[in-house]
Amino acid sequence: MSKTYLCTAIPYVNGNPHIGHAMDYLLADVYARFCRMMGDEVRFQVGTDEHGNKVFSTAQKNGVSVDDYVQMNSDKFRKFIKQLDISYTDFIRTTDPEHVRRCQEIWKRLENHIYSAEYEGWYCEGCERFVTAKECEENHGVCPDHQKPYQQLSERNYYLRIADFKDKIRDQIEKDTMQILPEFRKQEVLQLLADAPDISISRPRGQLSWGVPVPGDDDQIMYVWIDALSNYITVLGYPDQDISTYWPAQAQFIGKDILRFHAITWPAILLGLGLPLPKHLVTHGYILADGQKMSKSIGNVVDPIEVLDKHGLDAFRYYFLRHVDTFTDADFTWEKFENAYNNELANDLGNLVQRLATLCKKNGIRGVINPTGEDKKYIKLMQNFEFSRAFDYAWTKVQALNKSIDEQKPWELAKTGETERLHQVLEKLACDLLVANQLLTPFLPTATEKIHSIFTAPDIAPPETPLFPKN
RNA sequence: CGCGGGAUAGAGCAGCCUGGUAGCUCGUUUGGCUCAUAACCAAAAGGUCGUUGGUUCAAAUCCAACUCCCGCAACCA
Repeated sequence: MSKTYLCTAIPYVNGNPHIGHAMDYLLADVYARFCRMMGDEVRFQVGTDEHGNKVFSTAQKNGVSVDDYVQMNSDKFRKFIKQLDISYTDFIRTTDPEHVRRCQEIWKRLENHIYSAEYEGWYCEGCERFVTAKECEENHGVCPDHQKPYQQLSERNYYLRIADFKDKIRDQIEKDTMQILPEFRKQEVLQLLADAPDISISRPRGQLSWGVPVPGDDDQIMYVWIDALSNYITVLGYPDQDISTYWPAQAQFIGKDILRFHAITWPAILLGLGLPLPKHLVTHGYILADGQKMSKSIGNVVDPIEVLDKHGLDAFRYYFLRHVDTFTDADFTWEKFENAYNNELANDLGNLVQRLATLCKKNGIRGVINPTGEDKKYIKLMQNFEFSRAFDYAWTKVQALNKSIDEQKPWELAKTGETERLHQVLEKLACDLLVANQLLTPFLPTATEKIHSIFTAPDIAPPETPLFPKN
């Protein structure tokens, strides 16, 4: 039995869970369930990123202690992940003392590749942050939020020398030792890598108080990178424990907005530690609301909880795993969602279960033995992380079953009294349904479990209420 | 001239590498069936395959130019 480790990006806890986070979890979960189906032992990390100024100042604004604030927000994500029925095994918080200590240890081990330098740039006192030269220019040198002119300021930062690792990173990406999916993202990364600068990995304490202190320098706090990225290995116990059973990760699931950090910064850290790179970086796109990017200012943000409440978890997973392409941006509209639920989940699958179970019950078919077998095409699609296509493929099996029932007309066999033939036909159909059901299991864990128990029960009978009721 | 991707039926996509009657899913219309959640099955309508030119007996497919859209372009957790 092989051991598989899967990672998801850890969201920053200064906001509520949104649909983009759900995509990370869903993709990783489908793959996790698939791997378990294939007999792997899966370790599956999720977590929350909890340091940084935004969290600190929001806590203060709301008059709560920062510890309580991050606890509260981390719990929101924990609850969200539960609601999505994500089969994770490890939940990490970057404020976990073990994580903090391990980060400091990792920093020490990277010291050959870390140097100190002055950073100079445009700074806004109100925002307490530097802005890019471009942003400064766009705002004509004045911060729009605070109506104060930006100042030239310099501060001392520690930097991670990316140049030390560029060639190795390039090599591993080109050879797909670390495979970036989809392919066009790989091209983007290779291009970025050519001019990748060293990365600032600390801030003076005065700038950033809520974070992991740099070991050996009390004036500096680690800036996000080493703190957040290293969660993928600290959760396994690095460097206290040997992590080679699980590391390198089979796959890390991320949104396109954070690809560069996972494809350049993270590999640099790993190489600096002498660790192998993750085998796959699976990058999904954005969910658009009716063709537009979701944003608070436009006010078109679709709340995942609202979608969940509408028709339940299976419907949620169905839409975002089948009708949202695994790798590219895709659209969500309520109309499409309703359409998918009513005409595909309810009519194709729900109704199929209903009619076949009814036929079996009327004709006294006993529970079918769960068939075993491998579907090569399906396995290949899943192994290539082409989940929406694999789901499509599995669905063709469902549709074929509806067709097959119509063609074989078991109700006519019942009328003409061809009992033996009738039983054969129905048992074969039930068996085929279980085969299709198996392919759907990673995508629709709840519904497939119900279907499985219906057709393997000693007496097959339709569910009390339809699997996907329509109103 | 930054790099890259794309333009195919109302929507979303495949086909292009290896030219030869244009295909899938959803939606629409009609017919059939009755085991089933007014569900299911079948058939039909709907595209001059972004534009122009070239190569060829033959171009969605190869070549060139053009138009339009989109992704990426360093502190975005």
